[in-house]
Amino acid sequence: MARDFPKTYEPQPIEQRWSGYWYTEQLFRVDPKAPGPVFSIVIPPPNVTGSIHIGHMLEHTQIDTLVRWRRMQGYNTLWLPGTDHAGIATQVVVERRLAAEGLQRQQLGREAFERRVWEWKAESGNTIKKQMIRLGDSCDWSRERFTLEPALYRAVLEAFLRLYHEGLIYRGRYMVNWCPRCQTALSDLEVSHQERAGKLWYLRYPVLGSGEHITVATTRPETMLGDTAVAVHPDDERYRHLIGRRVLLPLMEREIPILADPTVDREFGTGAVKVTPAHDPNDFALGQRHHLPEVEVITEDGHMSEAAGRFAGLDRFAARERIVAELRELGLLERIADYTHAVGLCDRCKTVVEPRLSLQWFCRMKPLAEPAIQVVREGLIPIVPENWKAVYLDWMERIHDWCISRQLWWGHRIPVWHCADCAAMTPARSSAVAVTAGCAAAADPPERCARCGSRRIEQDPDVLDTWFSSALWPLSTLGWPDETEDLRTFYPTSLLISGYDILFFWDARMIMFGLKFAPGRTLAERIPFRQLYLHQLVRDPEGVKMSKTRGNVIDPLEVIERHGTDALRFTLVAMAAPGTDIALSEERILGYRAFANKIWNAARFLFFNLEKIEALGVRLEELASPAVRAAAPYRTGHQLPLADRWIFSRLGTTVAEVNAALEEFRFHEAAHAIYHFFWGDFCDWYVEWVKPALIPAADTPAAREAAVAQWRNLFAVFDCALRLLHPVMPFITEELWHRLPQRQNARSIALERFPTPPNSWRDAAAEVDFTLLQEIIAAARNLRAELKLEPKRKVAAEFSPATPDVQELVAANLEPVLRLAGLASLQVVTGPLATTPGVVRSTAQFDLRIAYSEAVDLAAERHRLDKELERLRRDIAAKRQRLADATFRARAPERVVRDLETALREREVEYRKLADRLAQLGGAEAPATK
RNA sequence: GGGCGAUUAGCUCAGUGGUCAGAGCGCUCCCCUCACACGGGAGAGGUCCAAGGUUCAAGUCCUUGAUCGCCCA
Repeated sequence: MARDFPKTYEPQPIEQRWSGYWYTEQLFRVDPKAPGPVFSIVIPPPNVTGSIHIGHMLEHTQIDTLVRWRRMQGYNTLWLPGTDHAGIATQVVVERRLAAEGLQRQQLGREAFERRVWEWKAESGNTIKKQMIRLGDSCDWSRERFTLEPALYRAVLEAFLRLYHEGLIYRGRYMVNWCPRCQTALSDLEVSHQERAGKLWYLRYPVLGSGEHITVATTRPETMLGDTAVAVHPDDERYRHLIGRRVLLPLMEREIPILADPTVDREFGTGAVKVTPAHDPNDFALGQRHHLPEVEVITEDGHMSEAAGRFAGLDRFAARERIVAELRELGLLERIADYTHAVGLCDRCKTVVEPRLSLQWFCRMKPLAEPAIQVVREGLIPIVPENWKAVYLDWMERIHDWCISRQLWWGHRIPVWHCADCAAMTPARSSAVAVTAGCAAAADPPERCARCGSRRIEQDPDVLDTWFSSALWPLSTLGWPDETEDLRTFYPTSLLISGYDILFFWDARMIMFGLKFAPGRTLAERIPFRQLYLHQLVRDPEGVKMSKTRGNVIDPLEVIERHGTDALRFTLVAMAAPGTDIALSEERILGYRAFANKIWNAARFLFFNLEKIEALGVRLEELASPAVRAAAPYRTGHQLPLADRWIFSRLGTTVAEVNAALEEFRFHEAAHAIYHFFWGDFCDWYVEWVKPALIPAADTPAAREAAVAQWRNLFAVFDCALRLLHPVMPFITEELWHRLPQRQNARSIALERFPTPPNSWRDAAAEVDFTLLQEIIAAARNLRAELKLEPKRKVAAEFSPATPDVQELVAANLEPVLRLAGLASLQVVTGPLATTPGVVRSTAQFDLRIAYSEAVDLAAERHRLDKELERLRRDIAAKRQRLADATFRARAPERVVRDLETALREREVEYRKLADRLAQLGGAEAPATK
């Protein structure tokens, strides 16, 4: 046995073996017809060509913990896995690979490029799946989905066409966020704002027909080439006389009007602003109101356009410098001020976003947002932590239309055809999808233009925002638009777990689309999930966000390689207090690797000692078969020993704590309860306590029976503990569980039931008694340490119990108390203990004295007593004051007053004992309290 | 500018108005005791950011301020 039970737990081979087993055995495949309540959850789909990072690891650990727990509780449980095509991200990667070959996608053409992306997906797309399997994610892999596979493509087309026909999708020329590097439009959410130290340039525009100038301030002087007006506030006295006049736009020599608009901020700059409708969202709106022309001076790749005249072809930032220089020469640059302003950056590539006028597709959000507001406001979808509810509602209420088109080739192509003759738009006739050359595409294009009948129609080149398909994920993965059995059984899903960073991107849009498209009649039937839990973000040990550029990323697979998946899982769960991010450090992981090792060694102890009792003819099956375990606890003779009563009671409490904590996503509490139970209660106390009882004291039937009962209880508790631990630490628990004797058909601990301790296990009296014995043992150990006794040296002690009950309790448990306290004997005395030599520990319940004259450091002992007395004195004074307060007695609950009185009495007893002791030792302390 | 969160032991953080405020790690001392040194035992360590207020009672609730972080515009 020693050979396959090494002294130190080695997670790698064991984890490899079980993750492979769970996958190949399809252990988590779910049958919609299976009995029991349903628990279903869809994965937030990772990027298909990506790999697992620590954020996924946290997310998956929390999902998997809940999923395994619910499954063990008897729920018909589905965790549906899958991946997202991640339009921009994936396309960027493939374009970069092409660039290495000296190619651009335009040279390949659309179809060939798409094939290249599919090839890349085939090459790298399994990485993430393999990693998830390695993490132990208990997904139903038979239901794995990908957003671009035909069935999901169809769902996207179906949703698009329905929205299109309802007029909720429209196409128009509007100001969008444009990434000049990715060469595509971005939604508002895909732009992050960064404060930057910039400049404010004050430019002078000559007013026509007068010697005057009007000075405008701008952060982007290069856009002045596209100015089509200057605007001032109508009530601004400084400029009132100029309203209606015209200025000559410098460099362009174009006449533009000075107009009044109430939206102009009089405080900003000079109070007069240049208006560039084609390159600024505010100016665009202003331009619309005043019917201003829109002059585009910046192209889609971030260079100056033909309309910029002689500046055409310059990069936008180079143009800025040239223009400023030329204006300075002309004396039209009044001044430059330092100015901090927010710059919009492309989330994906950090390029400065260019607000740009372009023809895009939009989805109307207001009508979709209304029910989405309702379900959250009314609590139909509770959000945990709750403070996100307000954030969600605020965003929903101020929602803008969503730009859904992307100028990419990788994605769901918009199923609308444009007529070359009359420019009318004709949508696909149905949402049918066909696969040609490996790529899915709309299979039912219109034959002719719906308006003029022309056959010269061509499909829109744009694809849909990836989040459009993600928003349909809970529906599409379960078979929508067909009303499949999966959809009927598993929709609405029970829960969504996602990071709060994608609350708007994904969660909110899923709610809107779910309510819009799901087949149910009521809102409750159509919501995509019944609860939304937003998990923490993982940061580095200093609490800084992890990023590749900072070089502070923790690679979960590397950690797993070194410390094991279970250790990392437990760490993430133990640190996951709702509402705070996680500052992950190696030290912390090491601590929980030690925990795994502890579990391993507890098992090692059990199985090693078993060899001894097996030598007496007892088989493992008699002690630990499933039926035997299920019938615990076992009595010895007529009664259950105190330690067994205690550990079963603690187990019952712990299971209840874990259930309650997981129910409310308080993962850290669940982890701490488990940790404390297994290490603190089970290993440190219970196992140590019962050790001798495991080997029959004599070769008699009674002794043997007692040992068998003890073993059975030990195994029963251990088995429960494994099941309790399994959701968080699936690998080590699976391994150890399989080493217990099992029925023939035992496949996995994951398919066993989570412990359901009966109420009869709860035993408050046992907990009180056991705690007192622990205190006595701790007091003795404390004395031993102070006396610097050699560990092997057993010494005699005197014990003075405060009550006959205490005396009886100790007498009944004398063997373990002596053994664990390192005492040779315990002489019970009534009344005060003898004076010196020796040291004493006292509580209200007992006094314990070790008579040992050597090496007693009286000064140190006096110092300790002094300190202790000081603490007690303060405490007693505070309590007396409280109790002397008539209003306190009158208004506080009776129980609080009573508890305080009891506590005060105990403190007073302790104080008296310590004070007496100090006096005995010749200390100056006289009892100050009577 | 608007909003949210944080501030508790050396570090990272729990803490659900009511006995002496907890954990993990780290630290100090003793011990390689036949499951485990990734271990066992003992211990030290706290003006709960500040100032007001509510309450019989505040780390916890309220107000203001400071510092840090995040989100939205």
